[in-house]
Amino acid sequence: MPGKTIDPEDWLTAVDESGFRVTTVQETLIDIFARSKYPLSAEQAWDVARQSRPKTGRATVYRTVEKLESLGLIRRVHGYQGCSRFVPTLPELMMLFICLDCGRADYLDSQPLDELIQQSEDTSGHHITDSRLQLFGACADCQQNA
Amino acid sequence: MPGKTIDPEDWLTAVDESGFRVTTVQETLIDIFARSKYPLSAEQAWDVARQSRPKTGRATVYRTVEKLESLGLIRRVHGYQGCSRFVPTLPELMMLFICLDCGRADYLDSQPLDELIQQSEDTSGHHITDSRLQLFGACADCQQNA
DNA sequence: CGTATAATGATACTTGGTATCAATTAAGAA
DNA sequence: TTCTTAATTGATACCAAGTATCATTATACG
Repeated sequence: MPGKTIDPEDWLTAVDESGFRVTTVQETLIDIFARSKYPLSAEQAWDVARQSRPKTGRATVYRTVEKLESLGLIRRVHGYQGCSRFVPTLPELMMLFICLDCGRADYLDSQPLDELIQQSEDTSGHHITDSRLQLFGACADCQQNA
Repeated sequence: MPGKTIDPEDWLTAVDESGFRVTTVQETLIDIFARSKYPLSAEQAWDVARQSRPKTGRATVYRTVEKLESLGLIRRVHGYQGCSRFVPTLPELMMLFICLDCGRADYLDSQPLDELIQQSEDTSGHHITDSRLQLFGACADCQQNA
């Protein structure tokens, strides 16, 4: 697995620079998402948050998740235990791989994907503004331990 | 747009061959999905179904959609007005394009995607068993009419 | 420090989807 | 064709994820 780093400080900076107030709930949730190796739902994040911050409200977690998603800091995982789980977005554009055994998220270089999209654009005549590629399977570790 | 054909008869055959009974509700719903150029939710399909078959039950529609999906006849569209809309699955493995203006679904050749996935598999060490690529943007028609 | 206001938490509510179960209907046997 | 029986259906109640409301709290900034 590549060791891409996700720094919660950067996220707080991003929130701040977007004109939002930086609050303790947000710090808590940012930390939770940045640390997790697995996709988390808002509900799961709420559970984790209340361990260190018991009075955290449910609606607040949903609002914060929405905000983090709209800022592009986390992104939704589609088709792994529903479509309501989120993983951190890495700075570079990368494709998402999810292991169906252990649930771990990995990020793969997307440059070939960009080329493929360019190609599809040319042959189809459509103007492609957004794409979503997810790969599923068994990660290298899980294959060994199988 | 390529003129791939979707024949409701084939779907009924598929349902039959899977050991399920072929019923009028299923015929109705298969027809609705096969004809629609746009992704439909179960709720929308229910609305359409009741126009020709007023007593159609809600739960039945949800059950049928689930069945059609599990048979691979329709597939879920992720990220276009939620994740609860479905489009017909074409026989060949194709990538899905959705126009964000008109909602129309188009299918693009996926062969280059297969190669890309093969490549990712080799470099990452993960065993990839499933993939989901969706493209979004403005279709050729909508670009002209803009 | 004080103030204006964004963010929060508790709660009620909405909506998409599921479980239940008696009534119906398809498919094969007689 | 009719009969039998088991899958399917429709009505209803139910559940859970997510949203709206609003009084309270806490942040940024003067």
